[in-house]
Amino acid sequence: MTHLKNVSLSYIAQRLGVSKTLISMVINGNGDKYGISKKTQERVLKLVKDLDYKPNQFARGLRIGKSNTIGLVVSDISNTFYARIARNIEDYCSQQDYNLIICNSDENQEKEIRIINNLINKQVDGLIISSTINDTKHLELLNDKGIPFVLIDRIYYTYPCNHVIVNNFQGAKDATSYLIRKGHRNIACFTISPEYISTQVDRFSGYRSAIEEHFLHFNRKNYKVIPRDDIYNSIFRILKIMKNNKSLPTAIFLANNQLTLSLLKVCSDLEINIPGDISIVSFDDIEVFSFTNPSITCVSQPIESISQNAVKILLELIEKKDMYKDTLKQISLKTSLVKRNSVKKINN
Amino acid sequence: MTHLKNVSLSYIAQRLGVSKTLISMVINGNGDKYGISKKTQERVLKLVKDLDYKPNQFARGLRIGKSNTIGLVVSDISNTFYARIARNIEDYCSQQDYNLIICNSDENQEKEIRIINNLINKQVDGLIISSTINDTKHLELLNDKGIPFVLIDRIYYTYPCNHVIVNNFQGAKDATSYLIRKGHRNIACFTISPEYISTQVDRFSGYRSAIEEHFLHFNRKNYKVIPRDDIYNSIFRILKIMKNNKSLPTAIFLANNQLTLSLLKVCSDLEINIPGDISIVSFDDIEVFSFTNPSITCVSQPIESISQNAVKILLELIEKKDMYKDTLKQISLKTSLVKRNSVKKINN
DNA sequence: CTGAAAGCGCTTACAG
DNA sequence: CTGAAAGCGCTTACAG
Repeated sequence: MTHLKNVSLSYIAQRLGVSKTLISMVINGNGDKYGISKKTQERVLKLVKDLDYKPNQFARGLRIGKSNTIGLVVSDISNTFYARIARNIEDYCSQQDYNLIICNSDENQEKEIRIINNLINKQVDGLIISSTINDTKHLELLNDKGIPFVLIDRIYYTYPCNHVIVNNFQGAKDATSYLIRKGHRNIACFTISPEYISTQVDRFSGYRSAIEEHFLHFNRKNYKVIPRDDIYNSIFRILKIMKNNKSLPTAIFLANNQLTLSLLKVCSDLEINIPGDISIVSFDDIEVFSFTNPSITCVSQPIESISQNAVKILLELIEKKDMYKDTLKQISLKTSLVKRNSVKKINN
Repeated sequence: MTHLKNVSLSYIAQRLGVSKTLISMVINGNGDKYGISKKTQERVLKLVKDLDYKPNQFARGLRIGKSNTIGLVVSDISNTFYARIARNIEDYCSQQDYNLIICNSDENQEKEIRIINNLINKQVDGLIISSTINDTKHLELLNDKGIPFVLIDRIYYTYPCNHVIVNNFQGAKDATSYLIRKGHRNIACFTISPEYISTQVDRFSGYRSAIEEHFLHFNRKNYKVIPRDDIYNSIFRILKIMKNNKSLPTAIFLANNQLTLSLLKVCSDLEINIPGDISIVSFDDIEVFSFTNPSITCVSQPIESISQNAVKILLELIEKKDMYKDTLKQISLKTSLVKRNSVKKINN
């Protein structure tokens, strides 16, 4: 079977002996609006279906300035958390007939700038961004150009934008309070670099707030920022020293799932038993946390809700630009503590 | 700062007092070819840079019929294996100035058809597909339309296409042979539904080939196809019965990483010790397999190479269509066995 | 109820 | 060395 090339509006118009205008109106569902007769509409729709005609998206885009495509910028789509976010965002987008272009910044600021420029150039209708950049010039530029965007996961305190995040402060506070209720008094907190990312900042604050609210001493030596590009070795060194000094905390709050994964291995390699020697609570509920031994108590983020809200806000911005441009949409979702087997009760 | 809207070719041409033709030639790097004077070229390039001008991709696409976008169709981007594949494909694409639209089929045949049609409609230049469909009509259609595509991971024996896969047969055979060398004689094999997917078919064949080559008895009761939508419960039931009957095999070869993850949990819940009671080797080396307890011996796929080859072949197809259309590009990559701690040596 | 025409912003023969 | 003009395939005022 040879493909009938160039099935275009003109071709259909010619076959039916009507104008391109009419075809276009009918296809776009405006037949009634323009009072095209039922009979004509049916004829058009039938041929369109028979030929499996789809309007050329370039031509349409050029004419109406819309691509029905949005861009997603994250640090690394192969990271479990973002993989699930991307998956859910794609679902909601495709339900609304939008496509998704996914890009990875690798926590590299220059790369993220390039990516965003490229996406703009591709005429995406809007962006969902989990930004790794330390300032907000790129976002100001987006605003200047009138390109809708929604931040997810990470925000800027000094430059309010539309965003969907979770209450990282409260989530971390809940996790730490839980450890305290279980009798722990010497609790460490590990976050991941770069230090300025809002999630890590807020989770540390939540941790600290729980510590202080319970009148415990905040020991600066118990707070570690683990470099992202050398997680295992860094944690290994830290725990080894602590173990040798017999200064291991009784519990650790880990502000990121990658930290927890590596910590599990370090503990296994250093023969530190979880939760026997040390209890842990992690941020993020990734699938494997229920498969590990022990299973991991953690702060779960509502990934479906983050994704759904982000898409919803973005599409509203895209489709009703004027109405929304002055009202900021900011959503902060609740986390929940998932109790598993990585925390031991201590009697003081 | 207000955005200078409509920076177009005409605008630049007007500012410089030359024609759009000339600007277009220079921008596309054909200045020398058409003998535009160095001086003029410099003036053009400078203004283009100052204005940060980028050609409208709709207009360009409409004119030259190319989108510099490719589509990736997989069952689920949040599955670790595909997340890494997607990540790598995106890397190679962006290096070549292509964008990637990612879609999830959910192992749903109708959905995959819709996705592919949608992608074609978006004028993607080509497709990389890990197909869940049980026949090849959708691929024949692609060929009819002259749309380049490359299959990854899964193939069709009856309809040869360009593809990049791993040698699943040999990988499974290596894994099983390793278990046999470690003294195992009663080895089960679990695959995941749907049964017709080539990876599962080949891995089972490899398993069986190893069994038979070593003159062991192939026990049909040891071969289980686990339904994808109920992995944990299915494995739970199977192992529970085997345990109660005291008919547990001494080892299991798992043809898919999701199976292994669930099996780990089942064994923990049924108090079956790995590798004490049962040894396991899994297909796929996912990150957590080195973090679990015990760490998992597995067949590792060269994900970077799969991704890189798929992109390379596809872009060659796209950019030199005629030259390649008659030669099939089929690549089968080697797997490697990663030995960890989930296999016990048995003395017979 | 329907159509002719303009125009979105490019690229590319063609002409000089 | 450079430009005028056609045309990619749509949508949408405008006119009747």
